[in-house]
Amino acid sequence: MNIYDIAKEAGVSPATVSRVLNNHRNVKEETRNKILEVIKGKNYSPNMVARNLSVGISRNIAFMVPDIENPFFSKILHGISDKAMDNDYNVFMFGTAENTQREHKILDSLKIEMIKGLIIIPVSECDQETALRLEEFEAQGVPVVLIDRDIRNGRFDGVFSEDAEGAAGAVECLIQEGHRKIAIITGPSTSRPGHERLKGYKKALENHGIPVNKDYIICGNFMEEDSYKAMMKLLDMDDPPTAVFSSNNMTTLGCLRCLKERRLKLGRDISVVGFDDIKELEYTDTHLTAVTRPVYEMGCEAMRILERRFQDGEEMMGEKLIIQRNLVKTGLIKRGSEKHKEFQEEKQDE
Amino acid sequence: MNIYDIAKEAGVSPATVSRVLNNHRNVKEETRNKILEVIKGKNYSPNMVARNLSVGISRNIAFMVPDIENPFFSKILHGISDKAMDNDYNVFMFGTAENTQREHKILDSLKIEMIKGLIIIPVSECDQETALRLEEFEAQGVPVVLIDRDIRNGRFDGVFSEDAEGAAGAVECLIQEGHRKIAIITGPSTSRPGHERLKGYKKALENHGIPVNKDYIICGNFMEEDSYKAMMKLLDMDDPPTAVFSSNNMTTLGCLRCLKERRLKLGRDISVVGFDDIKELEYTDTHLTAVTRPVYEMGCEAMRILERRFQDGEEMMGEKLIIQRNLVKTGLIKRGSEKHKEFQEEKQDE
DNA sequence: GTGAAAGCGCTAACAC
DNA sequence: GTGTTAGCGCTTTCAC
Repeated sequence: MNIYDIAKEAGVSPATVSRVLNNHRNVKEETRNKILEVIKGKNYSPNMVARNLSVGISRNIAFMVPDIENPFFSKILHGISDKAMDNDYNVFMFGTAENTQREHKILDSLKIEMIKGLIIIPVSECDQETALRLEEFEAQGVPVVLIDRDIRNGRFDGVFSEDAEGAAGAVECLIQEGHRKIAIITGPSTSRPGHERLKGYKKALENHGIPVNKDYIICGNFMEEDSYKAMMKLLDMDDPPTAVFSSNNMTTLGCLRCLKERRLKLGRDISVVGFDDIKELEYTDTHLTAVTRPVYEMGCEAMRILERRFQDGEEMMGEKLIIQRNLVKTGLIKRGSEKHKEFQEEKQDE
Repeated sequence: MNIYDIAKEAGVSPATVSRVLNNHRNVKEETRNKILEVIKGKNYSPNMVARNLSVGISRNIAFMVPDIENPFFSKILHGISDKAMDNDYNVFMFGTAENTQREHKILDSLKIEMIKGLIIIPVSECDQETALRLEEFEAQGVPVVLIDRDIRNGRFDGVFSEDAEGAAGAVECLIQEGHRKIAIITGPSTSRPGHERLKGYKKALENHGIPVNKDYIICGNFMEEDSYKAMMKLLDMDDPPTAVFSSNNMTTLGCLRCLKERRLKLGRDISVVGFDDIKELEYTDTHLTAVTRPVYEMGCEAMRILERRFQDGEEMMGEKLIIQRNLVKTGLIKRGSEKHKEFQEEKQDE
């Protein structure tokens, strides 16, 4: 069953059927109704592959994430998906497993004709291979939107968060509680969230005249295991910190595992504030204070930017006039893990 | 850049290029090398859309889940994705938000030419509309594989788990701990996991001569909110249960929220065993005992079944001879939440 | 072992 | 307003 069958049945040409299918003007109301009727009667639906071949573009969006199982990314996908469905786009999801090699492979296998746009959380900010491929996509007319992580020296659209501000807020909160010995478990410095959150950490300390202690800065690579080891190292120091700022949800889990093993109580023996909330903890006695952000909305926003780019592309053939880079605001939810017994006593004196 | 350009450059016909591209025999080694060389040199990659149109099928798989953010489903996606990538399939993901209407809409928008196979965790086991559509796909040569949830009276392939056995094991564990008053927060009876787990619960009680108390059976709909209310109701009973079996990860979270509010300690004031583990709890003092299963592998297995069906389809044109329905085994990880102070004292006497 | 040509289903100039 | 026709880029008989 194809467009010719419908045309024959309705006594018109395939072109007219096509016009009706694509809501073109210049079709007599009568003809249109007749055709619509036949379509309904025969339960016909046009072949999208043929359509894509003919017009040269599809309605598929590719979404690439470093870790499929990380709830943070699932939430973004949720936003993208919802927005995509509203506008009849389909979303391909690809997991890069935080591996640049794999990222390149996927990018290479992604034929430009297959997708209309690409939303990506790149593994690394300075990987030239990835950057090159993304530029290639844009050059071919497939817009790229970044989320959360950036591409250094790139001219890509993106949705990011106020990482530095968020981190600073978290550290500020610890300082307010009386902490002076505050450590940070960072993400890789090759990612925007990694270095920006570190910057925020330093900024907050500086603002309060607290010198930055290099030993208190340890890299957790945004991974649980590395963070676990980092936390171990911190605890074993001669002069251990009283508080730790953890750079993302994964590193926070690593901290928690370490604390659990050492039987240290959060918000009493040691303080931890994390970037990004961990939903499940709300159901437990682990009262994590965390920097929050509108994650679902970040996904929606990425789709919005992409669609705008689609329109621009139609209007003015390439030539990116404005780069759309949106920042979402962070919040801070205090739940108690920022506290510490050492400073609580002082407070009672007040 | 298309197949003609390559042909011209290599001094052959497009047909020969096509043969090389598709690894056909009957191409002189020499010609083949020449063509390969040109392809590499020009960095050509064939247009998949055109190819799909020509051969009539794509390498796209659709994956439909009730809840994009549920980690259980993310893990399945991870399995599917990995297996798909190994074999050059692309995966579309769609969230139905546990809503049959939305499920139908997505199914309808999924043109058969677009996808080669469909993996779905259907919202409901008895929704005729969905069943109809799935049968339609199969009739059109697009195989369907179910995961976790079944379609009543359907003849679909699928990967399920030993729900009844798993649930029975969990309840068994509670009984061993001394519990007699054991409640269950069920999933919807319109889903295989829902009714099978209930069946397992009953079975375990019967095995130990414990009468089934209807008041102890409350539906949580596999949703946190409903489960939270269910737990409230249980706790407010005149003769409340000492233990609760929770039918999935979401209902378990509902239980935990309720317990937290009531300031009841898990594994002391009340016992809870859940179906499906909750990873994040391992980092806390909430020592949940849970029924586990190889979730990632369930995703892989679904892809494996699908691929086998693709092969069958090529060999014998439709006619499903064997239905592939695989069951994965469940395990039980005891962490302490199955215990209860009332029975610990007895134990100490022993 | 290779080439010519028809066709997959749709769209969009261009003609009428 | 509507029809004719030439592609979109690839595959696949059928000849040679």
